[in-house]
Amino acid sequence: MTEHPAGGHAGAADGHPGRVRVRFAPSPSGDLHVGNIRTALYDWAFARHTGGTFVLRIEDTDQTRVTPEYIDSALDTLRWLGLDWDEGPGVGGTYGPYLQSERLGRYAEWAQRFLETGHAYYCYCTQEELAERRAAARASGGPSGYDGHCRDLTAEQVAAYQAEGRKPAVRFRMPSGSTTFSDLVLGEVTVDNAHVPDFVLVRADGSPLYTLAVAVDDVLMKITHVVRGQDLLSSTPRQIAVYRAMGVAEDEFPAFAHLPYVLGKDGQRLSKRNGVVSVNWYRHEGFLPEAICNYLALLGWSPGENRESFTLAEMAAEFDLARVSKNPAQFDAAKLEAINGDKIRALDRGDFATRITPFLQRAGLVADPVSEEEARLIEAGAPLIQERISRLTEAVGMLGFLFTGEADFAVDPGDAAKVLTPDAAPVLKAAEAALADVTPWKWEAIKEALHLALVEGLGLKPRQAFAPVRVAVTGRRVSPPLYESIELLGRERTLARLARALSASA
RNA sequence: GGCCCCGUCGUCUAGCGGCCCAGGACGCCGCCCUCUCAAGGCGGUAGCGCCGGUUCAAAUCCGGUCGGGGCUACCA
Repeated sequence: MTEHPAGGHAGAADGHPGRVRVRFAPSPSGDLHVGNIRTALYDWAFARHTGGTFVLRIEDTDQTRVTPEYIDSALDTLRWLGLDWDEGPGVGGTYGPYLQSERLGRYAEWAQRFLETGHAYYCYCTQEELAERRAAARASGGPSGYDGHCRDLTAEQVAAYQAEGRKPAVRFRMPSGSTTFSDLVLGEVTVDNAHVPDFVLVRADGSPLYTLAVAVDDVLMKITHVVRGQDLLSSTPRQIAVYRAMGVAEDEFPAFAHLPYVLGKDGQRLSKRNGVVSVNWYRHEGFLPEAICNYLALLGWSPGENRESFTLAEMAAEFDLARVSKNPAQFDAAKLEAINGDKIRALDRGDFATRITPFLQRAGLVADPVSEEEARLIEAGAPLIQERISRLTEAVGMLGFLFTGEADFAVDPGDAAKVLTPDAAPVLKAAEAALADVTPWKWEAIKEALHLALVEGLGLKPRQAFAPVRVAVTGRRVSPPLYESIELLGRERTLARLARALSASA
């Protein structure tokens, strides 16, 4: 595997002569979900693979749903994942601004031109009237889109509506015929325009809609490839119609690639109800960005040859839209977690220690910034748990015993009830005696002493012998390896905990 | 209802006419290792939706059918 994220196949994918320009254009009305990120990842990988430009544009024309907080959060999430953009919020670029809310004038201008050229018309229908006619059309079995009511209003009709005080929306006049485009993932797609109703470009309040803004911006920003979710497939004929109305030459149209859906656990569309979909949630839960990217990459794309593990750079080097699946994929959190465990184990020791530190801090186990002693314990404890956890948050439970003072230390009640029974008293007593004068205080010597006292001395099976000691010292039945844990804890604290457990179990 | 897209193990996928009585991964089950839990090793479970057609030969091509999803908004 080569390490060249940028491949230099500029424009090769489908005959576009110029440099590739791909955009990711989210409309952040909440946390970015795994489906959004999968799209962003493919957009990014395609741009990097072709040596093109990755443009980030925020589609915030619906300001009731998209807030500045969500936008900031989206940018933060993308940065965290390592999906860097070449043009967009924060980095600028020659085709900005990159927030649609700052480009309103351009949309208004084009809407006005469409009105003048007859590509668009004013529609005075009210929402109630539309809903009523839609229901009627559907009941009679016909297409349920806009019926063209205001397409060819007479001057008198317009005057009458205006006299009523109606505020018109601007509607696009969809031409007859059909629209065919070659989708880089799906192949050739043809749609009869009769099934594409005249759509609204500008709301009655003057604000532009997606259908107008997306087409205008893709043209103005010189986008060559529109790689997006399949939910937008049916809007493609409309988008193409707007290009034509704008006077864009056919061979200047961007190429389209519609990615298959990412579905929830139940095979239904992603939502809060069928599994956790917020990428920020996974981040908070201790998932690595490299694991999220690797897993999401696999949802609809595969490098072939049974390879499943790769870095972002490797993905960029190999990514190819032709290998993108047409099938929808179900999001499987269990596999994500398995990959997360792999990525955690692949981290080098120092990196792993660095990554778990914020989680220990958040749990209040260590200070921020960490003290010298805490840093020493983290560094020494990290290797003990690195291959035992699949989420960084698990470090809290595994290493908590090291960072808890003797006054606050408490054994898990459930584990205590199961293990620290009266039967355990002799074991704890023997362990206490054996550890009292072990030298040196190293895990090898500790191991030897405990074996001598418990396995040979008391004739216990290792399993039975070490369970009470483990619970007494670490507070849980599941812990890092015992001898190493004891060494790290130190003689004084270990003996104190054994004594305390002894008095509790007696 | 109309239109569009899709259909290989439970899930993600490899496969693009013979290499496939279908390979990998996650999950699940068993065994080994073992101070717990993991990790690791070994083995197992399970699939080409269905019906026709083309072909010497089909998971791979074609048609139909059934099933799933999406769109049908003054959301994106």
